[in-house]
Amino acid sequence: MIDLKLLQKDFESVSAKLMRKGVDAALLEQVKQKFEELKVAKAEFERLQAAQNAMSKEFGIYKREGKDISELKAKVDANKLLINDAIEVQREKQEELEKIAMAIPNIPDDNVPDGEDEEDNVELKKVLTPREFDFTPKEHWELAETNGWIDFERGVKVATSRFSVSFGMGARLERALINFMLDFNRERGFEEVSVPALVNRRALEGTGQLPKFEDDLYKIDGQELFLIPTAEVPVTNLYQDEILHADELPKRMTAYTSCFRKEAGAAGRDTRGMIRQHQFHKVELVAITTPATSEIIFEQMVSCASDILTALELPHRLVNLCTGDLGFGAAHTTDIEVWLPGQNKYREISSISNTRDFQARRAKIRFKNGKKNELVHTLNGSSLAVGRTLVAIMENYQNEDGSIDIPEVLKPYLGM
RNA sequence: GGACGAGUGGGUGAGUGGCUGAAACCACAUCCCUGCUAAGGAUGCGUAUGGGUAACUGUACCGAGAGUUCGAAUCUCUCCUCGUCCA
Repeated sequence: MIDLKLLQKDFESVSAKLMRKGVDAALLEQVKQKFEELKVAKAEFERLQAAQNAMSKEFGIYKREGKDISELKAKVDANKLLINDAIEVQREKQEELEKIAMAIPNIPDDNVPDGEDEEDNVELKKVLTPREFDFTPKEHWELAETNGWIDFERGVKVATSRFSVSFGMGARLERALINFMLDFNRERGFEEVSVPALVNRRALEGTGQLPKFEDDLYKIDGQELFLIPTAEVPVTNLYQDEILHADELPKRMTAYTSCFRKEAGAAGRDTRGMIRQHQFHKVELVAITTPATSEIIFEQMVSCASDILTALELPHRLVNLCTGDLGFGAAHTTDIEVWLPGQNKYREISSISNTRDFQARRAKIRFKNGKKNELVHTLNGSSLAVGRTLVAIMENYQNEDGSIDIPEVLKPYLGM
């Protein structure tokens, strides 16, 4: 949720920033107007209610003193009718405003580059040089099948398309990666948490997946429960509606979960292999911080994810997402893209975002700053998407005969 | 699945229709006293939002929602959660 007071106060500059992200100017004008209308409606209701409360007090006194109340009762009854109307008006305005405001994305930072889509993202730096192959490197689905690591058909058999099954070393590597990543994050100061894979509507609203992106979520039939699209949702919402002490911050957490996405709108993209699945494993980083330290934590999270890839000796690059590619709740995002020699390009493997107070405002997460309560900043990032890391290992560690070497750091996790 | 009981501020907990946004205690903060390791005193101390430079003040909130009433933490209904007992 954007700061409506700020929008009202600095309408010109805030709306200019939001328009960079493709928000319609007319919509912003509408939000501003609804916000003002709501304030007027509220003031009117409160004025009437104050009168009502005063009269009710008098009523009590009259009764105690045995005075005649019929005149007062008539006044109070008349006022009551006005109040009922005022409540109705206020409720209407509130609903109208919420409907529009909840669908407005976060304000992008000034250093977010303008752009349409991922083509316009700006490379920040490259880490490690891709290896030279003296043969034509294969794509991961081929390697996965020849090694018997991943079975795509059987995933479809027991579920539907975009599901797969890992066997043997493929499955063991996934588990090794999860453990390696969690241990790595823990050493960097992120506390491990284990959270529910089903969440309620309130949680999804808190982090911004709802109301706008319901189509991409799996919903449990007949219940207000959804499968999580990312651990960011349950972990960030752990502190929903709380006022934290400044000395508890920053809270740095890491969680492994499965993630579930319908991938609505991704028809035809990455249909082959395990780049884009309906269910995938991910180790996530989440931080809750004071505004003053959120950028420092952001950098820590980016290095944490990048250093995991470096430890795995996987070449990758960092890119600064442009306005067109920036997610709904993010003020700015750094993506990490891993080198896939089979596809001969860098592909997203991690996405780290600072949402600033956008989620905190929705989820009502605050902290006591001296005497005042202030919204926290929340950040989230993957470290890393497990399936895609496995893909990167297969493609980067492949030999000409199709066999795959095991990264050194994972060997202890595999009893090697 | 059934029966009963409970859900109040950071914590414990009082409060069965107006004098309660809520006693008391603990915790916390500031100040004072004292000084030798632990104690005494004073004051302050919920959240959100509107108005005001401010002092201050309006409104809402006692699990959630709806209702009765001039007036609800308190009465009624529905739901949720937690306990205890039963199947």
